[in-house]
Amino acid sequence: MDTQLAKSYSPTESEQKWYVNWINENYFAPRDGAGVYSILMPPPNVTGILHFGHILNNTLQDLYIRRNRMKGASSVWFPGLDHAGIATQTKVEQDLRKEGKTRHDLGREEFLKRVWEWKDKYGGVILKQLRTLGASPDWDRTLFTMDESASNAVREVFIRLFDEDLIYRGKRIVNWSPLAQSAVSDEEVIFKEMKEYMYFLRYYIEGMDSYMVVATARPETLFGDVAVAVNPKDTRYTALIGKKVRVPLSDRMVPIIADDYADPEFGTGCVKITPAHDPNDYQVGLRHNLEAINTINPDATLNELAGDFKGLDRFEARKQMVELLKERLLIENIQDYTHNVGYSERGGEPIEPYLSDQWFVKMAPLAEPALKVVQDGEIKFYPEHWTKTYEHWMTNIRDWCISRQLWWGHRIPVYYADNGEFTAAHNEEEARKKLGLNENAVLKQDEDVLDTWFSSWLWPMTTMGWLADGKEEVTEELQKYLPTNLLVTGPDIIFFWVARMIMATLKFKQQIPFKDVYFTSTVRDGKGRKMSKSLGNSPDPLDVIAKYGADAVRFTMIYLAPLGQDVRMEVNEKDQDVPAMDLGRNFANKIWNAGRFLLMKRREAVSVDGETDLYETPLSKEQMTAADKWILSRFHSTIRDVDNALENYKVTEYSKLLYDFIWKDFCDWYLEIMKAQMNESGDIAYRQQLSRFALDIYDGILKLLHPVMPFITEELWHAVEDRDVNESISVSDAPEANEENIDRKVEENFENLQLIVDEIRRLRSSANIPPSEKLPVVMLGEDIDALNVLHFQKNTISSLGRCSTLEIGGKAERPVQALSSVVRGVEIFVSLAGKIDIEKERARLLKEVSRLENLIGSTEKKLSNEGFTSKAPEQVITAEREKLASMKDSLLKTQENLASLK
RNA sequence: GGGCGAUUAGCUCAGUUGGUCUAGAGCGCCUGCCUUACAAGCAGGAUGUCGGGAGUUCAAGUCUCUCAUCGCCCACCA
Repeated sequence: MDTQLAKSYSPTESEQKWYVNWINENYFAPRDGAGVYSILMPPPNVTGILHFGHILNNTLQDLYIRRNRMKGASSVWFPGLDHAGIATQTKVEQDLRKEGKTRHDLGREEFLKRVWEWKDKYGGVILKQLRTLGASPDWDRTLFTMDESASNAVREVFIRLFDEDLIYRGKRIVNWSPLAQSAVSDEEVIFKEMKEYMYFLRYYIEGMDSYMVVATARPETLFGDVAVAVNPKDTRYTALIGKKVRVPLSDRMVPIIADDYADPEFGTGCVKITPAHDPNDYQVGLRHNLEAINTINPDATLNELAGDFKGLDRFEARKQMVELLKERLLIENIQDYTHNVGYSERGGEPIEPYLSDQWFVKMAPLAEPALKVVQDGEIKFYPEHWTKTYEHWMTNIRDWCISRQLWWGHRIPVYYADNGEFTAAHNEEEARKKLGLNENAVLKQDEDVLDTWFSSWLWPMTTMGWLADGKEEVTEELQKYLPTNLLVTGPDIIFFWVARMIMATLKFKQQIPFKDVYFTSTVRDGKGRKMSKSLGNSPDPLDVIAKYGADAVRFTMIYLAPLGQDVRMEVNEKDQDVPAMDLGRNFANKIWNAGRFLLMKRREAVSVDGETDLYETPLSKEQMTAADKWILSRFHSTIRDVDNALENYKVTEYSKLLYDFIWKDFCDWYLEIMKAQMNESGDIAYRQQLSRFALDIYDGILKLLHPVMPFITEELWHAVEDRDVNESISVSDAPEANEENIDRKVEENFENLQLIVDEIRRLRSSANIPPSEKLPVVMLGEDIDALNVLHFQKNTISSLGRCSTLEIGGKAERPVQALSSVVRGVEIFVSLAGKIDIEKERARLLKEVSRLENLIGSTEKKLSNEGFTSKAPEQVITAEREKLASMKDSLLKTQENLASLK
């Protein structure tokens, strides 16, 4: 036991000390216990850097894993890292560019070597940063999605799905990222509203002098036009169907076709059909057996079919083509046009709809069972309303484009023979067998890699060793920890990841991956903007932790992040500060000082004769004062409420419960009362017992708080008791609510005392009396029992109310020069002989009289309403009547006091 | 276009099944205090037509409808 605590808590030192200790003692590994509990950490990108979203997310996970660890469950938090295909490849390519090289200069193998080197050197910084936050995953289980074990599972899954015809290859219009020169999934496209132009182009009709006007926002694609469509019901154009028109700036003649896709209301009712460059046009093309002419290169420049415009970037080409069209009088009109344009989530450049061969997963068969488990409540979402979003997506699901034209990722295990046949296999040998080829046949493996999420969706299984060698179906971990208990993640990846994990785990393990999903709030700045690097409104959490302490940051985040609501935190951009963190910092300091105080009192109690063994005798019920019973009752009801809040993922409530209990009940009231109780008793044994009693509650407070504030609670847990360094609060037993200690009556009695003390303080304060000046106080009333209770707590009231003398009922007389008030039938007089400001006091009492009169009026009105008295429940009416009686009594007494004021 | 969420004190937000709500907390503001753990503190105080309107009910911040404003998600017509 430390003999003394510093005046305030300094986090940095103790954070480092205890984290090292936790690691050394291996406290994050599961221990045998009652029940199991597990959480999968959403693997951060290997390129990731800690931001406030991570702070919130990981604090939540840590809170739950720590709590369950303390509840005795064998608990594992599975950590890991995502290889993040595009993000990582881009990063390494940027580095290469500084050397004036591209990935093609190095070649695939050499390039991948560079990526791995980069990964070993810079990757996974975020996992180290998580330690600063105090996160307690079982680090020994850290999995990287490109680890051999994960790759084995990915390959096996691909082959199984391929063999089941759930994976297929197809020519489709995909979202093409010209920067990455790869396909991306629908989920990786972000639509932005753009102000552009609608061009009305003239398509001259064959054999006629007239033209059709076709509206388009993308004139640069016109070399790919293969038709002009009109609606079959659109009588304006009926006569033209079947005729041909000339594509502007070219010699090509294309047919006028009838298709419902053309909307007579939109533009001119005529739409150009460019199957290779628009997903809708592609469908029209299929219906009418039209050729798809690709006029754009993978880097979004125009190809040789664009004639003079060949080699120009698509937007430059648009500009130049429009000029030429104007020159040749082929433009009827140009209008402002605001529409949504898809941008690449990663590269930020506009997505190009691009016709190419890609690999897809058939989603419908996988989605059906995945939808059911959520609808049936097997998997619960918090907040619940996300199930609607989930249902909507799952019922309108589209096939998932999983191929990426990148190098960094899991290579698609598909082998092509010379004859164009192909199959998925573990290796060439197996592929030859499957294709029925002889062993000398030359095969070529698919060049593409898989979407990053194709490994992420197996996360619940690969983290537990599933198919680590490509075969192992059942592992100890899978049997023990699947399904996991909780997934904490952002709602932004509900489709990317959450839905797909549910599908994959159901498909391959016939189990749900997790029971509860907690969708975190988005962290925003004071203006409601999402925190982002580019806006400069996202301070480095490590700096903030260094300034306030990890516990303070954790507590503040939890306190501010209600379930289902965004979190707003004022950010001071100038010094990159988050002032809200004061809340947690001040709270930590409060807890620290409460410990300091208790330690001091304990030393005082012990130092009298050094008899420590008396501690072992607990304070008996008979010895307990009303205040002791009250704090014990409050403590146990807080435990109960905390359990409840956490079970329902109301973490904000959890933090508020503890904040209020510790600050208000324990520190403001109980510790102040304890001072009085210690002072008034000369009994050494009693003082030691009382100090023991308070410390026991304090010990429970630390434990309740530990999941959210791990460091300071560990520090204090060791500071206030004689404990071995190797012991840890993180594996101590969580306090349990004992209903026997919860006593509503005791709490109500104490609330009376609080009201009376409050009133004395208020009277003193109204006359600006400093705390150092003690005044005589008299209390009168008719209710003998109530006065007796107060009499019992005379010393406490006297101490808290700073009374020089305190007379309660009996022979006490109403003092003359006094401030007065009435609380629940008890009249309180604070003597202020000679110093009373009669006019001020009169005004105060008059105000009170009118307040009471108003309330009495409205309550009487309510009670005389027959609808109320006949329909409201009995106890509500009784409560109203009691309230009325009490107010009338107060009114009477206040009026008397007013009259006798001289 | 479809869906979801929000709107409560100057700011950030609590407020579970409608009745102890005479609507709370933190920050900020005002007053008095270095009262023997804590000035990162203690005690006290002021501030709200609970977004507007209508309805259900004896009773609405809470339930229903409607309007307004803001935010998010999905889809996307050239």
